[in-house]
Amino acid sequence: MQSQFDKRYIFAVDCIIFGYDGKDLKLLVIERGFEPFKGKWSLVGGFVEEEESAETAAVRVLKQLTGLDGLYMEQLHCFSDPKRSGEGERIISVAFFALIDIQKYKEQINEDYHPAWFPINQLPELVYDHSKIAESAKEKLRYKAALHPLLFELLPDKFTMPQLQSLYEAVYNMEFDKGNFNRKLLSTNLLEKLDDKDKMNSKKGAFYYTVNSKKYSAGFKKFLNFVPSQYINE
Amino acid sequence: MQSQFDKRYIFAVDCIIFGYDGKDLKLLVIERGFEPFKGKWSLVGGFVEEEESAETAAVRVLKQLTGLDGLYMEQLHCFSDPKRSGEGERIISVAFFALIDIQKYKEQINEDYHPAWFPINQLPELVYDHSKIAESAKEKLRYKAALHPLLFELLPDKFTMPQLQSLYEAVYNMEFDKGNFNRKLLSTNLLEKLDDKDKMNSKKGAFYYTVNSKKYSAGFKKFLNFVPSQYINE
DNA sequence: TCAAAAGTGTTGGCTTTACACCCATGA
DNA sequence: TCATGGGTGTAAAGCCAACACTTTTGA
Repeated sequence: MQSQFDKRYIFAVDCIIFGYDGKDLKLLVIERGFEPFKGKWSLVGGFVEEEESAETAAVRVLKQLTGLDGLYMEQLHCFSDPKRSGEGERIISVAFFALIDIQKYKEQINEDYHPAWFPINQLPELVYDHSKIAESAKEKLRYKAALHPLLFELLPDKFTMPQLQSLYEAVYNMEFDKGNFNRKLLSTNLLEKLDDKDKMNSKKGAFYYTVNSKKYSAGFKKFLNFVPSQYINE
Repeated sequence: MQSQFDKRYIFAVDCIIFGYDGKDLKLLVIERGFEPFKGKWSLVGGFVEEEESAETAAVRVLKQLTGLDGLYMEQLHCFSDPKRSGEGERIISVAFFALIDIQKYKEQINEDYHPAWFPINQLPELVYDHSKIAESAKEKLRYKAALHPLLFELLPDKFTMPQLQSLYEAVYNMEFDKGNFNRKLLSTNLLEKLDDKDKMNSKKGAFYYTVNSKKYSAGFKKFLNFVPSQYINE
């Protein structure tokens, strides 16, 4: 079964990198610096080396672009339609999505790749099937974040409840009642209230919170039923 | 970036085939007929051909073994650790899980593969990383079935509520209250009550139900919160 | 003192859970 | 007629959406 006659294929990874700037949920894309489709927008990607798993390759690719590691990252799907890379040689690709705090990212950016953030509802045309991949990443993010405490990864270490609420509102494109939002989030016991306030966005100021990382991993699996089911789509 | 120098790899699919016999949730494995590990238990798998996507290959492999198509099937994960296939050449594999009604399957079985059903809690040792793959398939099934009307796929077209309940109890390894179970399932409006009864399993007999397939696809995305969150694991 | 945003309290309605009860029937 | 499993009823507890209310503070 396994023999010298089996076909071999190029194997790549693509990263769907979500970021939040305090207002919009955005996706990081790059301008391709090589043919085919030089100058077109594309997801960040790269080939898997011989001694790498797809996961390792995705981490490497992300680090090259953003300078960051230790990011939240998750395998999304393997895209393997033989025609997906157009006329060129077939490329099988595993897509990963990553969540990063845009502020942190800004200091590390590797400009060689000509990266740009686009709001997820105003993405430019992307090469190959990357638009489709981005679309399914958006769905997956909504689905997963409804059930697990994921979106914290898009915020700075310290954040306020109104900030967190805005983020959820951006992701789900709907409004939440602040009272119920606060109660629901605090009832998870994943958040720790800090002593200082953010006074930038209001006169009264909003207390900062941080994720209690011990409880975070324990609670990750139990963060269900946050968003009403009709907003989930997978 | 894409060039003649890029590495190429063998690309395969593995199928995690779940079945239910009325009592236990089971997994279909085959006895390997070739070296290495001839005679050992293995998931059903095969290589991806040049003109195939992983999905197409998985359908083909499944059809070869079971004679069935049109089964519920879903991509699980891409396993690509360079060491996963042991000493042999590296094999990248996309795992799929499939749900089939064991009774239907019986008529179609292709004995060439030496297939066997094992209860999911008493799996034999499997080759390579197949035990790990099976484990993650079990988790995924529990997770997904808690949120979507999936398990019907494991039953005959006509089934009774007690049968359905037994299936859920087998999958989640817990007991459900029959009153609440009935109400919850019926409230989805996905089921249609038939006029005849199954008198095999009780004196009174239990009415048969069938999935209303129109409502099924519409309701698939909204079948949330079926199982309490602590039983979900992903 | 007022506007604006943060944060708390309250209530009515809905869902869920637990469990009691009734039903149909073969032996 | 009785044991067995199918099926229904129901009350208490818990949860949640909606929205009114209080707090804080810069201007």
